[in-house]
Amino acid sequence: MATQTEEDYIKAIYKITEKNQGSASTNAIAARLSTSPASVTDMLKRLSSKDYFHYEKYKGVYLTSKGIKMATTLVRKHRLWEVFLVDKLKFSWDEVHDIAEQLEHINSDELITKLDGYLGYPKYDPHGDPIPNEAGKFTIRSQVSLFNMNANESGVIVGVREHDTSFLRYLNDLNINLGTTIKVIKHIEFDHSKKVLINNTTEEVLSQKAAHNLFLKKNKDI
Amino acid sequence: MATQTEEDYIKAIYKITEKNQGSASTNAIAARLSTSPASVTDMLKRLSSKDYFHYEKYKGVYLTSKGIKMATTLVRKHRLWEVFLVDKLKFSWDEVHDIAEQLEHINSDELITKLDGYLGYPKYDPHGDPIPNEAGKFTIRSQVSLFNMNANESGVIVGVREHDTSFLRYLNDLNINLGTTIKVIKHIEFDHSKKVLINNTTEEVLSQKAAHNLFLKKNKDI
DNA sequence: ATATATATTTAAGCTAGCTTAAAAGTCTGT
DNA sequence: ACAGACTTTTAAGCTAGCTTAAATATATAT
Repeated sequence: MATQTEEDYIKAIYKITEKNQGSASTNAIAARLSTSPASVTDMLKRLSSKDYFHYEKYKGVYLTSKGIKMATTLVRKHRLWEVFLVDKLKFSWDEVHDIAEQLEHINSDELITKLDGYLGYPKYDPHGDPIPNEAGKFTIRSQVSLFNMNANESGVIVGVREHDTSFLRYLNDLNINLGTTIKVIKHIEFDHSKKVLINNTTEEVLSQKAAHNLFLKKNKDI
Repeated sequence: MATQTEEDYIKAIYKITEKNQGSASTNAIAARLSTSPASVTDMLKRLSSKDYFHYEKYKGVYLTSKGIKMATTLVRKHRLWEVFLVDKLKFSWDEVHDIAEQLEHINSDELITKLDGYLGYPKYDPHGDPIPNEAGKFTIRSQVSLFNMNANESGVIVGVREHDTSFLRYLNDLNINLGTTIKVIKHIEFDHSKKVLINNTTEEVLSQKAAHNLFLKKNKDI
């Protein structure tokens, strides 16, 4: 059994390599775990005998299939617990991350199997992120960033790129949630913001940054 | 914030003093936590500055009100999670202890408040043990051990004294659960066992040990 | 190509929590 | 009241994971 800290390292490496194609640097891991680069080097050396990843001095680190399995299991547990917190306990989507971060370390395969069934085998978490199945496979969905949509196109919100609390609360204020319909009214060249129609009722302007963080399933052209 | 280990120590002291009126000995704590007496002394010394308990060399230890608060909160969390596991996830009452032992360390007041509401503010866990409220108060119930019931008396199972897996599985085999009706047919002097009628259908003999471990709410005499 | 900046590793040392072995205190029976 | 048994504490030392400071690699800009 891996310790909680070991799990945190593996998941951090997974999240970093997911973006940075390839390997995770000492500094990136340290930043993600709010610890020092020296601690990371120390840990990587101690852990490298456990076969979760390949480590070469000064070259960074990448996960083995064993490490990927552990990481996707953690992601699966995290996202299932988030569904539980939002769907059953009625937490808001901006409140669940830290609690799920703890719950993902609970160790019981039977628990996760039963929780999955109890929740109705969800494919996506409350932020629209896919929940890997037991084998670690994700359900892929065709989606596009609002930033890449043109005037007169519309779609339904299916996910958010980043889930920091301030962004999610901002969306709450705008009444934007998963399932919300968005229609692009116009693109503003000057600062790349977009004027949009939310749920066929309210007009708002979304900044480039906000638009970039929203994923939609595009409606077929009418 | 207390570490998980600190929480385990406080809960162990609480459980021991609950039975042994007064204080918990080093050996008793060590036995409960499967660690060495030397580790316990070490820990008690380091922790005694945190005001959870009074410690005097060679005299054992007893909780302060701060320590009792922590312990009852842990008991509350443990038992609420057990209700969740049995009522919602359909675990059997003999499978939930170890998982709840992990879940009780999850840190979020809001989570416990919402879980409590979601479960319908239960007063007892799946073994019939009372769930302390937020203030640490237990709901007391009038109950009697089956061992102390006489021939022709009957009642309904409301709790079990010990919850070790083998006992709970034995009860499963006998179709005895919370809510089961038991009528004492006769007391066998020789070995203090009891012949009983279960749910008005099956006759069984229960040993002194088994009878001692079962709590019933007695039916009024007819 | 070399100086400078940045990234990484090494070294030394800390705390929490554990262990075993030995020392010291407390209890019990005669 | 004291010998022997049991309990508790002390002492020394271990591992996991952390820190800071210094040393070493690597990358970059001229």
